[in-house]
Amino acid sequence: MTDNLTRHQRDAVEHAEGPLLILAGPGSGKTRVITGRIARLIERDVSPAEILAITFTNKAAREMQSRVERLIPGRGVWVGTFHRFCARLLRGRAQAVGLQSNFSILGTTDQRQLVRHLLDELDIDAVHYSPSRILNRISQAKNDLQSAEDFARQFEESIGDHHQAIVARVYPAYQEALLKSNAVDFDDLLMHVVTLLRENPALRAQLDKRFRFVLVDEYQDTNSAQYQIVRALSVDHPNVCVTGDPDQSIYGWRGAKIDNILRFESDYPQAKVVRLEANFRSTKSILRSADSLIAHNQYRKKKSLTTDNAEGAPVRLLCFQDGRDEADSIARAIRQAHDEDGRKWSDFAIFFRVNSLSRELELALSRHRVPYQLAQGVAFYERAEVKDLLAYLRVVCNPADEVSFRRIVNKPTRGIGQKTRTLLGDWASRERIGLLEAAARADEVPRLTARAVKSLQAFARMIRDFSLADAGSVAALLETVVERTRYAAAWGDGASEQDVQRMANVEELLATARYYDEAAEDEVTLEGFLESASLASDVDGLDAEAGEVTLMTLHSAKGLEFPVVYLVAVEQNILPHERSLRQGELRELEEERRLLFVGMTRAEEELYLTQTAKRNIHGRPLSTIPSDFLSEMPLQIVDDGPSEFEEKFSIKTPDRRSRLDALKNRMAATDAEIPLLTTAANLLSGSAESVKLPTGFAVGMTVRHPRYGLGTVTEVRGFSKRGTVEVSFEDDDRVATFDLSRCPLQPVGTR
DNA sequence: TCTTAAAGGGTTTTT
DNA sequence: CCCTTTAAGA
Repeated sequence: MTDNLTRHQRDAVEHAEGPLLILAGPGSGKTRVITGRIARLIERDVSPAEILAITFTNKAAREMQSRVERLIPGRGVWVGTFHRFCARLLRGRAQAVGLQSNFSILGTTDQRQLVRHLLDELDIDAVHYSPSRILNRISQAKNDLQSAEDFARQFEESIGDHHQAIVARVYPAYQEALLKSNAVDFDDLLMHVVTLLRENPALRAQLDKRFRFVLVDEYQDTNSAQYQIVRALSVDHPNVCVTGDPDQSIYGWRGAKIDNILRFESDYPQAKVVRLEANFRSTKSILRSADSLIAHNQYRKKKSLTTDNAEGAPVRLLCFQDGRDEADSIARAIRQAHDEDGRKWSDFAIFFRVNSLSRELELALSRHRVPYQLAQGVAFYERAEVKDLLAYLRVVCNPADEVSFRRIVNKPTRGIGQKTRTLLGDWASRERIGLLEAAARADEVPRLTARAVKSLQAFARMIRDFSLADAGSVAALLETVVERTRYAAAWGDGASEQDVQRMANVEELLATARYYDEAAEDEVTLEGFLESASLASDVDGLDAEAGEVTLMTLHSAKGLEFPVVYLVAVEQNILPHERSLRQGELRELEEERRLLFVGMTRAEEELYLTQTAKRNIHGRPLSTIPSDFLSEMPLQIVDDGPSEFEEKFSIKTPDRRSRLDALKNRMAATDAEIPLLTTAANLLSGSAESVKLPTGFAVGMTVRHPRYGLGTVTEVRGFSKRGTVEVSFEDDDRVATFDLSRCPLQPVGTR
């Protein structure tokens, strides 16, 4: 099996004991090396149970598992993500961190819901302090292993800003609520395990021994918590093998520390280092462009990528008029390559920086009848109907789960409104019991209406019945839930397109449950099913054999490869993303560059970057600026667009301003053609629409707002439909800002 | 209490 | 553009 391996690859495969660092450039056969190494270890009589292999996604785990299986059949090696590993470990040791083994795993929606609820209780304005932003900060803290107490203490000791003050209050409350609900979020999975290992030396030693061989893929994307876990499992038996490529670190925003891989050699001084720099994937052209791009990063260890592959076609930059033109042309080109050159659909992938860019592409592919799959497994589990049904299962599995309880107690509606819920919640916390038990004893709750009491008790009874029905088959339980709750009843039978879609989602969830029942055989557990649902990732659902074009974000593309790759919207503010440009932080900009590098190096034979002259951002057309990255690599520019575009692209920075100004003037001229005030004819036609066009505001103008009354325009920013107007109203000193494109403001009296 | 409509606000990337 | 929150009406 060590045949057709290079010398370096063989070195890595044959390395037996002791720490090993594999610095693997893109397409260097890394996965082969890891699987080969696992197989080799087993050949050398290492028990499969002693090997722990950690991958970045479930999909990668499945693939590695099947490759190992092929090399050495019939030996189960545990392969999975950090999160899955931690969940599994925690199930057995939950009490040690104050949980029970049937804990729930909260997704982002659940987290937001919980924080919203907490803000309510803490009497903090959720509009000004958005739950997502608070959660972002909490997640950041957790990634750096900073507990709620640590955070609050640190805030006390230093000068924090407003937002931090809020987080310092919410974080502890959030953590307490999770504990009470017997629930964890994604970050907790890791953090609890770190705590566990830190506080139980005996357990740590036991696990270190149990997992004598640890392999971690994509090590450049591990965060502090993951780093601690790996370290803790490699003290007495430092047979830790990590693989990665600093140039492919793209999760800094999620707390990943590129330093983890850079300091491996000082962490394990006896470490053996293997460099895999030969590329077996891409053509010389593709590699040259990618290499030239990444060389612009300053924070970087130099590395040379080489390949014996053919020269291949140059990397092309395709220029289009707008997003629609771009999508249409790509779809047409793919169809043509399929029909005329005998390409398979699955040879193609289209990558984008942000998910919102996928819509246009999907439409175009459908128009050209090109089959495609979109990497969005997560989106399925985020659908309201799917979340609702899963929430039922979660309450059955973990009756303490109050987030799920709140979600479903009135879904479908059963007359349990806000008032009832507040009364119930207050009473429950006074009595120190859970919401579900409180519901069962609703008759004891003061001031509830008879109707509410009846509904709550019926609900509690129903959940109890479900618990009894939880016997061996998740699918059967789920069916019971759908029936008993009459969940789908409200949709009728296919009244609207949306209803059909929802029904299909419920069906799909049922199918997933049946599949789980079968796959898990005698190990069917409700928490097992729920865990899979919670930890599913967006690329998990992709099937390389599906015979479809693959659409995904650049982040999801990591670790994959395709013969032909289209990388769309290589434009300033998209790639690099505007957020990375705002602070002017070099680190963030370099991560964007790595992101493009990752995307480019997925391509085997043909690589196309695209950009457009205009692009719709939030539904409004904006003219674009070519990405700075484009000037950092050799490219063949293909521009079939109209001359206006050519002109634009060839224009360099000094002219950009005047161009923008010219555009501004044009748009302003268009505005002038629309009457400032409504004409009598428009009024007669009676449509609100004609009155609605709010254009041409000027500072000092008096306007009327349907709710706030009369006011004066104090400032106008931007122009045309994408500007804003600031109005100060006469009553109660209110100052408000409106979008020019749709606001209920009407000019009064003046012109 | 529920349904509907309109206002307002916010948007990277994901386990 | 899409999502959520809020207000009004049933």
